[in-house]
Amino acid sequence: MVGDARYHHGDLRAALLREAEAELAEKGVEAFSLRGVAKRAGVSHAAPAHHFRDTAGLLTALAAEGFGRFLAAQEARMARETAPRGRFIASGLGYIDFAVAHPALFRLMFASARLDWTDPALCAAGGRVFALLGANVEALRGAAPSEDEMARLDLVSAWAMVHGLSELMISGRPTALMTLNGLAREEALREIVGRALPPQ
Amino acid sequence: MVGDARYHHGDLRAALLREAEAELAEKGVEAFSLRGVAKRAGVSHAAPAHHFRDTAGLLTALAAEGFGRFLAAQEARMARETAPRGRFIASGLGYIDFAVAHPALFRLMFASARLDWTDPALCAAGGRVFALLGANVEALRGAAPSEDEMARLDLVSAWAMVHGLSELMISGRPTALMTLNGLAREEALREIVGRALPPQ
DNA sequence: GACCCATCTTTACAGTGTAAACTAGGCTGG
DNA sequence: CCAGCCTAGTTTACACTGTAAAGATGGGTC
Repeated sequence: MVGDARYHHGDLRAALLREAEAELAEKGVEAFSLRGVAKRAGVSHAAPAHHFRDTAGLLTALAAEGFGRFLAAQEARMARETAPRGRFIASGLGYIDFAVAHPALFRLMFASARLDWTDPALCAAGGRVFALLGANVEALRGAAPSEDEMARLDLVSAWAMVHGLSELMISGRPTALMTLNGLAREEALREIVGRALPPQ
Repeated sequence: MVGDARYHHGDLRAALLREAEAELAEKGVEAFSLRGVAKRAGVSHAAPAHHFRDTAGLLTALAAEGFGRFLAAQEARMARETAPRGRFIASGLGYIDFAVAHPALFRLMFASARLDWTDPALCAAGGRVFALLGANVEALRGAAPSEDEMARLDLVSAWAMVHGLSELMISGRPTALMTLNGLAREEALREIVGRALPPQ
């Protein structure tokens, strides 16, 4: 049965994750409240503890799930491209897409001290994203970052550029970029991200 | 008289700022506690309210002061260079210097929702940093970002790269860079930041 | 049909930020 | 010189937070 007002919620875990993301988006990481999440889900404030040990546990699970969607956003962009360079840049645009669409979640994933990085799920999800980055570098450069010094430089360079763009756009900083309308902004971002890659 | 245990603290405002930075560095933005700061300063938990309206006020003042030192870190690096390109890159290295030296403060300044950006001091301090960036772009490109489209692109590009590097290094992410020892890291950073600039 | 146990609630406690009332004491005006 | 004011601090109070422990509920299994 999928009734709504039962004692046993049915799938409280999923519901809590959903509400946690809403709470996060609304209040930000710093004002995130576990009790607030419980209230949203219409459940007692101690209920979350049963599914996630504590606030860190909930946020960690949320971040892990976030990394999955983060990866998907990059792959979605990449699917439309074939050449290594085009695919690399596309993944960067997907990276930025996600950050702009889910700023608070993005910040949680990359800049929060409340995550438990010993958690296997989070670690694995994060690792998959990093692996994609490595694969993209290798496809472009012809050498794996783990082996080649220049490839390592490319990896850091591309990552930093895309991450920096995301971070700045989230904080509403580069007014120059924000004010551009859709297509022009896309073109500007392509140009900028391209700079971080080795020349064609 | 500069005695220590008086009722009137002498310069509680400065002391609170000092202790607030310590608290921030130790606990991070998310676990920052106003009462903790008061305790560090050896003063009642409500004392800070008299100098800074509330937590946001204290953090805002701290960030404003931080932006001053942030600017100084960039100028210190620039002083050793003469050519526009060298000076631009140097400012970027100063940017990174500061972020690595004061990670929590840096995060507060750029990614905290607890700052009051209507505060004149904060606004002015932030503006001065932004002005330096603009001046560096103009010196290199020969056109002001406010006028020229390409200069605007350069500004965003350079800023994003340097900011992304800072953010990634703070979160201990690019192991590749962190493991390099002093001079090699410096060289790698120069190379990467250079990519974000228009070609020589 | 009785029991067990995962799931949720209640209750309790220490800690947080902020507001209001209270007090100490340096400074100024007469 | 001293009365009083007003700034700088304290005390008290309240609503809220996260977490722990104990109590209730009801679905599933023997």
